[in-house]
Amino acid sequence: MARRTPSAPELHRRAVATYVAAGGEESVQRVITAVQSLTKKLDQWYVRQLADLDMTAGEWAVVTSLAKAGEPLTPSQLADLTNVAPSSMTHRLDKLAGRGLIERTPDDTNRTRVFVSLTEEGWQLFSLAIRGSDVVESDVLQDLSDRERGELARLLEVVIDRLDDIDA
Amino acid sequence: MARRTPSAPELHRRAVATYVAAGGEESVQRVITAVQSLTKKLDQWYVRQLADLDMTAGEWAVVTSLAKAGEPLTPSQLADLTNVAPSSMTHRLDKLAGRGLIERTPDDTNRTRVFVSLTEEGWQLFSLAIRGSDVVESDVLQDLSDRERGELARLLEVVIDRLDDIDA
DNA sequence: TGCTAATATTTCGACATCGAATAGTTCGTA
DNA sequence: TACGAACTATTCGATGTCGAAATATTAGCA
Repeated sequence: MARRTPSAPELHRRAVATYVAAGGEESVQRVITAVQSLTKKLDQWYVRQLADLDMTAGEWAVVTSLAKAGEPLTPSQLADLTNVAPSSMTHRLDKLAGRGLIERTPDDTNRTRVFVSLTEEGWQLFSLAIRGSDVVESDVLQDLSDRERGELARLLEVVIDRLDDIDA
Repeated sequence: MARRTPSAPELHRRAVATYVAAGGEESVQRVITAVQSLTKKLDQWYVRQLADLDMTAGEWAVVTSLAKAGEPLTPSQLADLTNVAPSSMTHRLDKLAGRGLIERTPDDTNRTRVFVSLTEEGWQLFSLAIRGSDVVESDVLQDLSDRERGELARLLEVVIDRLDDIDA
């Protein structure tokens, strides 16, 4: 190996420095870069953990979207929510239905539409996986006090409140 | 359409509630879920912006990794940094090299290895894109004061400092 | 009613990604 | 030196994803 892979904090510092040098604003880049470093690590862990359940991240995204919605969703809505082309969703749903995790039911009021919902087995898999990932996520935040976690959540939620206004 | 797509804040609230109901801890889920909502939106914007430059997110990841490293990297290192299989990197590099954005040079001290570096054109594209994305990112943080941005960055950096210890 | 535009899902061909296998090189050590 | 284990990049076949086209249905309106 050429050189040991740099640590996450070191990569973060370099990234911020590089973006600032290229014309980015420091207060912005510190936050955005940190969010992305964190997500990247989380994604790696999720992929590994989901492999144990024989699932891809994309399939998991479908399951969580249905769980969060609390009601049936159409393939188009699922494609939107999971950032994927509608045509890709068809195949994903075929696969998930084949495993018995979701089911498709026709919408009687609009016959172009199909409703997708979690089966009992799908729900079981969902809560199993959540309890597993909560362990890792708690570890990630272990160095933050309760007050700090609250403050971190609050600041992020301020940002989120703006999100929809921007891409209009 | 069935029902209007819910707003980002609304989706966030539902997500936290669902995860907590499934056995997750609230202080954890508020933070983790918020980070992921934010990343998802950012990714959508990046994909759109990169499309203008005729690039995919994966190709952009290669360019930024090289820019941040500040020195040539091997295909394996790039695969690690961008969360992709080494075999996929071969094709990506072929494409980027075809466009003149990167170049491969053999390592004379170890003939199994190849060094990849940004060309002048690659650097130009990098700083062009950074200045573009910084605009959107600033918009995202517009509701936060300087002090709040600093605090947000600090808290995230505390989390990042722990990251490497966890997946050991 | 009848016609056009819009919506929703699926099919299709092209391309990106994956894991396994391949080929070549270096390192450790007997 | 000689041999085997470890490493590096690539090729290969299978699968997932994409955008465009096809199919079917609904909505708007003259």
